[in-house]
Parts: sequence; structure tokens; C-alpha cells
Amino acid sequence: MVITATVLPDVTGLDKTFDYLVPDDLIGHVRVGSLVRVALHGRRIGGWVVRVGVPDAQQLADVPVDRMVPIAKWSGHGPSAEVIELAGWAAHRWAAGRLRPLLVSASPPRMVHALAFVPPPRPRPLDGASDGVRQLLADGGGVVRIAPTDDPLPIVLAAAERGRVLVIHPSQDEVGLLGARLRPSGLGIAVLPDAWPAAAAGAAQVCIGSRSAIWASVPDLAAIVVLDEHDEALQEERTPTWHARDLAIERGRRAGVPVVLVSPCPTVTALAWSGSRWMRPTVADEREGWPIVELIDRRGEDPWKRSLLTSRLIQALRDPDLRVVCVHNTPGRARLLACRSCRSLLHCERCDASVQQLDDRTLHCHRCGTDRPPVCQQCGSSALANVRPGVSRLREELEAAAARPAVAVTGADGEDVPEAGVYVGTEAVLHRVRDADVVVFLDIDAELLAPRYRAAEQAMALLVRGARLVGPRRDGGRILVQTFRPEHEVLQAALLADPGRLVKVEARRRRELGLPPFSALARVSGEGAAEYVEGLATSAANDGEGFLVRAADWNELGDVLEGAPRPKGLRLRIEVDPPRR
DNA sequence: CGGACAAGCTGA
DNA sequence: CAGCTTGTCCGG
Repeated sequence: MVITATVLPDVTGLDKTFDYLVPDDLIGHVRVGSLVRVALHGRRIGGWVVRVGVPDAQQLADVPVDRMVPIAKWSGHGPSAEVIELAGWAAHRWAAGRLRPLLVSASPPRMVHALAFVPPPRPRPLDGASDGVRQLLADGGGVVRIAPTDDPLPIVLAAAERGRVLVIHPSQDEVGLLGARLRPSGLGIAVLPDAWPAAAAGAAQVCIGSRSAIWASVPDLAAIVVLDEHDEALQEERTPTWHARDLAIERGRRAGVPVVLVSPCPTVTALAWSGSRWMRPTVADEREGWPIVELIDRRGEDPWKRSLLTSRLIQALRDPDLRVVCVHNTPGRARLLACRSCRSLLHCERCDASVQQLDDRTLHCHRCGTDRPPVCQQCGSSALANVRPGVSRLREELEAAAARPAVAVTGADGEDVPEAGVYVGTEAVLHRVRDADVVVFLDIDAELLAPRYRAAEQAMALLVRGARLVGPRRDGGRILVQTFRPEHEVLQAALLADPGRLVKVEARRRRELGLPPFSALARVSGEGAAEYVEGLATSAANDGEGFLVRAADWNELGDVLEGAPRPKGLRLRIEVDPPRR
């Protein structure tokens, strides 16, 4: 009896599987997920085995056995059959059109030739495990809301009581720290991706890693924990734009194991999934885990004298004992300029987009790249008002107001941030500065009102980052939020340490507008986008740079997106759950 | 993807 | 018509 293997080549652009004979000496080695080398079209290439067994009639009709060649080599262990199937689901869920990028994420960083399989650990109670989460896991898992400065370790331990667990955290740094903290527990710890072989052998009870770790192969998985479920870093930025939280939910469902999603500000997506299976701290405990939040109401300001430097902010800046971090998501010097004499907004002469000021001599158009001197094209005046200052201009103003040095921090900079009492930067400053007494959101409205369906949740996530940087209120942690919308549910949620206020409003809004998770959304862009959306079964709305495609649910969206031919030779980017729209 | 092969263009 | 480019097809 002949055994064949269906192999997906590890070759970009070759989205097709091929059948090979499994030679007798490799039967037993070649399994679904195995990495192999095969001959194809006169060359030798690597690939994944996606099916093994007696060939069915269809396979034999495609290529008769006497024309099949044997697999040339077994290269190493690859993703488990469970993960290969999950990748197949994900390919449809995120309209990947190909399996390869998903299998790359699921494969070991280096070839693994031997795995010493270890029997699964016996469930046992662990010191420090959370009782509440233990119960939630027994009931099938769900959402756990914690305060921003709460320690998630008791949640991880509660999951680990059940056996082997997969723990996902959006930040690789945080993964390393958590791994180190778990080591003394005596549980085997595999920090992915390096410890891929230990995880795959079952040698670790806790397998922990950042988003790609959701693809780790773990035998007899007993639970999955996703920490900081709200964090955008859980979504892959390249296409297919898979999300570790959604993969965790599906993986848990398929394996019949509980999934726990943990966050200080659970997303509407998480709560729509969990239904009534969610828990939160007591009101008092949650409040304790937040810093003091002060809203600075700017509504009384004269619109033509608007300054980001409110008197409350200046007061904080002038206190030499306070380390102040100011967040403003606008890089550069000035992003929106108005003429002081004729009061018109400056715009690009060629393409009409708003221009930004790079330095004292140059206005730059980000859209078409045109540079010109900083002069109003309406009246010729060179007196310009900075309606929306960028970070480098702000640094100068903050330094003057603070009467002490201020440092600008942007995402583009290198490693070290110089020591200072005042920092200003885009949201990157929240990752780059180690600690602070006060975090100031200079213009949170720009986030709250951003034209993206997840804007409110993204703004909330920023506030949570700020909260972590300053620490809980008992240690004097304080965040200042300058706004014209003090009644906004995001700000009220932070002010009252009650993120439920946001979710309630946001869920209703999404439902009414037919936005995810109550529908499915994708953005199609790239030079082939226009031609591609022509072929879709549904209409697509042009949003300037690309097209938005909507469907009732993910299954339907996947069908729609895969139902149209992709234009040959033209770049096409399909982002399902578009993070930037 | 990358090799094979066919069709199209050029210059002598 | 050799020599070269460009395009399409196909792989087990």
C-alpha cells in the first residue's frame, strides 16, 4: 500500500500543494506539519506536509502514483496537526488567499530534529492562583478585567493549575519579565519563540510569548490566557492581519479548552464573545489600581488663542519634583497652520492637502512631497499660527513654560532617552520613558475623534499605558487629560476607574452602525485594488486610498473576498479588521 | 517562485 | 535567422 504526502512549498507566490510518495524509511517521521524537502520543477525546495495517508481518488486522478516522486528528505519537526488546521481556518478568517505566511509564523525559528516527548503534567493547585479565575476557567473561560496596575500573575497561575497553558502577551519585553517571574514556581517555562522545541515536546507547563506564540505547538493544551487583550500589538501588521486574541478564541474552541482574555479595558470584541462569562475587581479594588485622573476642560478657551499649555499643565511642569511625560500624537513641528492676518488654513498649492512645517524655512506637503517657503498663499503674510503643533515645536514651548529642560521623544529615535524632568512625544514616549509622576495627554480629542472605528478603544488603551507609567493613586500616580469633550465615555471611564462605561456605549454604537464585532470589515488597497473590488460580489466604498468591504460576518466576508480573482502582477493588500480605519 | 518555452522584436 | 526580451504556463 502506497502512502503519499501533500506538501505546501515554502516558496512565496506559489500557492499550491503537491503530492509526493512517502518512502518506507520516512513513514512514521513524515506527519502533518513536518518540514520536508522535495524536488519540484527541477529544484529542491522546503515545504510543510499538510496531509499524509493513502491517496484518495482525486489525488490519483491529478497525478498517477507512477509519476509521483518520493519526498527527498525529512528536515525537522514542524507545527502540530492542530495548528495546521488552525492556519487553514485563519486563512479564510483573514482572507489570506495563501497558507504560507501563517505556517511560517507557526514554524520553529530553527530546524528541530528531535523532540523528547514528555507526558502532560497532572492538574494541581498552585500557590498564588486566583480563586475567581479558577472558577471562571472551570466554567469554560471568559473575560477578566483587572486594573491597569494589577499583576496578572495569579491569573496565569490559575490557568497553569489545569495543565499545559499557552500565555500570550503583546509585548516581547513583558514576556521576558513574566517568564523570569514564573521560573521560581517550579513549573517548566518555555519562552517563545526560542523555546519552540520545549513547548512542542510538552516539556513546559507554561508556554509564553508575544502574538506569534498563539501559533506554538503544545501537546495536550489545557488553557489559553491572552494578557492585555485590548492591545493592538496582538494583531499582525503585515497581511494577513491575523489577531492573536481571535486565534486564541478559535483555538480554545477547537481544542475544547478554556480561554481567558485579560485586560484593564476589554474590547467590545472580547465581551461580545464572553457574554456573561466575565469578571472584574470590586469597585474599590479597581479604583485603587488606577492613578488619579484629572480632566482639564478646555471648552472655555478662545478658539484663536488656543494653547496646549493650560495653566494646570504649567503648574505641573514648574514643579521640579515631578517627572512629567506629555503625549501628543503629532510628530514634526506643525501639522496644521493658519494665517494670522487673513485667517485661512494653509494648504499645498499642488494637491490641496494640509502642509506641515519642517523648520523655519520649509512647509512640506506629506501627500505630494512639495516644499515651499512658510508664506500664506492667500495674502502673502508670513505670520502663521500653529493650529496643531507637532512634538518638536511643543518641546520648545514646554521647556519655556517649565523653566527646565524638556526632551522630545519620537518613535524613530534610537535606544536611549536622555534623563530629564519633562518629556514630550508621540505615544511612543509611553514605551520609551521608564517611569513618571504625571502623564499628560495634551490633545486626547485627536484620538477620541479619529476616523477609525476602534478610535475610542485605542484612546482608552493610551490612557491605560499612561496609568501604568505613573502607577496607582496610592503612590501618587496622576494623569492629566486636556480635552474639549470631558463628558466623553472614554474619559469618564478613566476618571471613574470604570471601563465598563466605555464598553456599554461603544458596543451600542458599533451595533447601530453595523461595525465589528457585529459585522465584518476589510480594507482593500494597493495598485490592484480598484480592479479587484470590481469583481467582488458586494459593493466596496472608496475611502480615498482604498476600499472598505463589509459583510454580515467573517465567514461571509471571507467568501466574498476569496470569490473575486486577484489581479495578476498588481499589488493587493487585504486587511481584515483594518487597524488604521 | 523560477525554469521552460513560445512569441515578438531587432539588426544584419 | 541568431540573439535577445517579454509573457505565460506549470510544477507532483
